[in-house]
Amino acid sequence: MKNQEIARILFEIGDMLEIGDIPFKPKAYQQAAIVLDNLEEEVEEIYKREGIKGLENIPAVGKSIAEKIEEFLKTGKIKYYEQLKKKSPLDVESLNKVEGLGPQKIKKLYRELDVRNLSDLEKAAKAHKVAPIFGFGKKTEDNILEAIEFLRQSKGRFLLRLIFPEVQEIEQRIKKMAGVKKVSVAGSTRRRKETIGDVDFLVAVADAADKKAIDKIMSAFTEMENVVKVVNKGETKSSVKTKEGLDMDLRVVPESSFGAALQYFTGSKEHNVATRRIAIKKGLKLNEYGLFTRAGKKVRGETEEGIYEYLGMGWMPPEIREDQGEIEAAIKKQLPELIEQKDIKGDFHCHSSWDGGEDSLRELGERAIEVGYEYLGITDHTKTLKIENGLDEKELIRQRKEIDKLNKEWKTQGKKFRLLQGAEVEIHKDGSLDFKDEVLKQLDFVSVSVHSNFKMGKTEMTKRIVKAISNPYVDILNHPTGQILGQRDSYEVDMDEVMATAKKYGVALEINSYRADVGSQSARRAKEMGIKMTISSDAHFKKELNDLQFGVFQARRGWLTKKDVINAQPLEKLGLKKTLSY
DNA sequence: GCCGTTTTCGGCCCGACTGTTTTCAGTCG
Repeated sequence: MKNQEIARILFEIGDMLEIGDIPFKPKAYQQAAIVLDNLEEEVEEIYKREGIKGLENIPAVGKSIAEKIEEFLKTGKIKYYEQLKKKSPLDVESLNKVEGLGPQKIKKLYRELDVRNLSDLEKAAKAHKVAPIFGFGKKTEDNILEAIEFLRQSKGRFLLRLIFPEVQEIEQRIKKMAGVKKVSVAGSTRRRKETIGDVDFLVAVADAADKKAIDKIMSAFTEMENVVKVVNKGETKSSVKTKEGLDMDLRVVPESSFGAALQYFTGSKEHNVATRRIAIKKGLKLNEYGLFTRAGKKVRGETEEGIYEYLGMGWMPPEIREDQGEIEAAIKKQLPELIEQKDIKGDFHCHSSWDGGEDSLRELGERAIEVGYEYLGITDHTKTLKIENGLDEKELIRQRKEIDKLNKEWKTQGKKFRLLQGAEVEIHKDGSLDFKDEVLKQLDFVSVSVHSNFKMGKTEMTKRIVKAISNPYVDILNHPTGQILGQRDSYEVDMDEVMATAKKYGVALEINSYRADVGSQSARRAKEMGIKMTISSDAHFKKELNDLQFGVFQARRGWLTKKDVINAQPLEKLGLKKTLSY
């Protein structure tokens, strides 16, 4: 958790330097902050393992910033930051969040009106002291008040899982508008990030000179029923806020530049900077209109594929465009063939009505058959987890009978499908499991989870999990970090040690579609260590089986291929402790 | 302050939109 804390400080240092009109340094600090904020591994771990050299190896972190990180890890503060803060009493962090306010305006407000924080700003704007300032005006003053109000209400980033259906619906709606030739969502939504800040739509029109047609598209967009505010509306770009507080942009481009625009607006920013550098090295210029020679002749632009190929790379899936080695891999033609939804042959984590889930074993099985699965692992909770109606040994035996009966029925119908009996076995505080080995070995597979005593300290928690997955019957460690993205933080645990143990005992780690608790970089690290993963829905309703797609997105962002994922294998070749068949 | 098969010094992404100062600075992505 220290990464985010340090990132915040570095960001603020950057902001303060920017207000001080210091050139280039602000960018350096902000760049380092972004990298740190998105770093999967804790800098503390890196520092422990590799010392200050390890810190300097983090992209955008050099000698000076590494020293500041070290200082923070050792003392809990950064002197340079404290000094800057003393000099400038501004709450830059909050002021910067006000849309429309940047360093220059913040500085001016401070000098003219002694505005130091949000509440000063609100008072000044309400007293109409802002509008008369040179360079401001009535409109700016109103916008500031509105932005402050919005800040108060908005909740920050949005979970992809929650807004994805709406995004797809809007995309379809735009597609049907007159004059629209192509449409795609771009930005972090297209990269399938687990959380997104805003949504960008991109539209190619048949005739870019037809201003009337474009205006119609723009109006249809800004007049959608869930729009509460039109932030701006122009000939090529419109921005709106939805009632959920989500920012959405629509950009219109000519068809001949659609690929360039899509590439540009898909990002990530880091990926684009790196891509553009490659273009520059080749004597080219890349912008959202296309790829140009120095003389200004356009050489590519209609498709993303064309641009990447001209730059000597193959097209690459948006999910990996993070400047995390994908460009180098693409140049060497060594990009992995990422796993796809259609590769998924089953699911190893779902709950039935036996433990209080909504749907019966039959309903779950039938839905699984419907979506084309070859197997479905039922993992009801176990006895200690009383709040979830955990099953005891006797109930497990009765459930096995029902499962056998259903499997027999499907077999006689000629269906190539099998319901597997697993369990989401509780890991006790001391690392022992909720069932004895004699019970575990009756199950088709065993997955284990931590659901209690989250705040036990890192060493103890690590020992607890290590002990649990050292059990010879355990196949899968569910939601390894305990995080529920957007709801609950992870518990303290040494993932390196957990991974090493998983590797040693052949235990798979779960990518939990609902929780999104294993970040892409952890998934990638696990893959590199040769640890197998499962992608599961953790469905409590049969309709949630579909949510497994979000786990596939996470796996793709972690560079996983079909062969890294257990539930992309046929039943006979799962590679679990027990060999299964139909 | 960071970074480097052009460089350990000298660069650092680029264009649209808004509001306001009527020709452009500031902000954003």
